[in-house]
Amino acid sequence: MKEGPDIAQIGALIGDPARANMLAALTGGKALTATELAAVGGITLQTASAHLAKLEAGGLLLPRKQGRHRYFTLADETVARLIESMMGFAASRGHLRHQPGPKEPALRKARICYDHLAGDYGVRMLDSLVAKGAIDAVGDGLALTAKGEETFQCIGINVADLKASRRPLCRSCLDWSERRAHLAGSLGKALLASFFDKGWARRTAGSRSVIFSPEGERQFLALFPVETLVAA
Amino acid sequence: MKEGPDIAQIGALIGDPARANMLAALTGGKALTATELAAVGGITLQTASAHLAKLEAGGLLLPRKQGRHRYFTLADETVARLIESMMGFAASRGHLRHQPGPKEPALRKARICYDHLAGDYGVRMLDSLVAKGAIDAVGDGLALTAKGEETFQCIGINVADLKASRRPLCRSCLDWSERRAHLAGSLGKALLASFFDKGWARRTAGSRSVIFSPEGERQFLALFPVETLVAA
DNA sequence: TCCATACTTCGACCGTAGCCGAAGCATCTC
DNA sequence: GAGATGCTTCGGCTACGGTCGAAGTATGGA
Repeated sequence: MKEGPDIAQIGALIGDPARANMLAALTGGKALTATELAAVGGITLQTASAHLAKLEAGGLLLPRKQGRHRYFTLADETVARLIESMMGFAASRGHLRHQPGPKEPALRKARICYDHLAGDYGVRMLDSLVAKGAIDAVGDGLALTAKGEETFQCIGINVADLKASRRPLCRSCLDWSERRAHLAGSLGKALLASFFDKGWARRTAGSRSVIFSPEGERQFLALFPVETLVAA
Repeated sequence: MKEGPDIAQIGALIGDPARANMLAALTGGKALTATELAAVGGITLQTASAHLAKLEAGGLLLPRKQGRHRYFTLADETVARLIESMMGFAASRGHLRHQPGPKEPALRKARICYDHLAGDYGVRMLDSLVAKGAIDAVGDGLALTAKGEETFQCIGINVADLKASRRPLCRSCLDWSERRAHLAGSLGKALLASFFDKGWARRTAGSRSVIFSPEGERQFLALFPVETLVAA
């Protein structure tokens, strides 16, 4: 009855709380050292080292040596997508963390999902782009329209450059807090990067949440207006 | 550092080999009894009972009592998608099962993925549908075209009925053996069901693989011709 | 050269989770 | 009712995996 690939291995890999915490932290997109990851996992450095070796052997993590530090990142965008999809699933089944805590609202509002914007603001941005016809939501997929290409060119995003890369331009990524799609792919990445560049927002130290400046928030909301639908 | 939903729980749930085998077996779409699942897990009935209780509590399985049997199915299409995506990931990292075995080729050729067709034939079917303009592959999503609606009507699939359901019509589902997309969603389900109805194919007893009859295979290949592309 | 920092390896400990035998319910058949 | 079948619960065994202290290896800086 042993059919197909072995999901138990990666399941077990993700199934340890310490490792899961590390992976979740790395979904923030930043490379972290073994010491930092030990802290997020709530374990000592020795234990973390063993965990990281396993994650690396399993192909989930990519180490990069820099001086006497070892920085770890998720191996791939596919790893990030797997983690996010598991988060979405966990959220839908009510497998939540123990303490909702004060940081939770900030996280729900805007956070980094590997390299693009997620949370309420991420979902709102995609909604707005679809509403103004910059992106086509067809079936369960997303596609850039000709009009959208113009729009992004105006914001200062070079779509031609993005198209040159092998990575898909648009991808829909299910948001675990909003339970709706937000924009991933190279376009999603470029948009978030531009918000950072313009000083509209910044990432926080030990968390995945993204903090908008008052001015940045004003600009963001103006650029991606909310649909004022009158609910039936 | 505890942010977001708890992925460790479901990770651990899937991370046990016996449970993983049970889940993989249930991806075949059929409801299975506790005894049958104990067999696929390679464990005794008592142990299986404990595992099944955990999976049920975790929201992965749905039990249905029928006489003195208890049938289990995956709780949801989302569970099936999670399992399939983990299989895809595992395959991409080379986490394969120990013995490739003689059943492997049949599985790669055509198998059930929850309720639709997967494997070489599943991928080929979608390719053919896209090539003939019945389905639009835009971005990473799929959408039924007007022409496609006609086509399916001719094959005897009532698209209007499918549209009435809340479930999306078309969905792309990544195939772990082919590493490319095949057609899921209610349309994918209806197509597979029609193959069974017409007697073109049948499911096998203890496996996910789908066996085509010689005549069925002929009809299937005629209906979904292969693109004879001359590779550049 | 010497020490501090970052990390790994070793060895031992311990708890949990998986496992099965045996017994206990429930349901169907005769 | 009696007996068979399907499944769950209980109790006890075992082993694997996570944990840390201590010692060992690299790298950087003074």
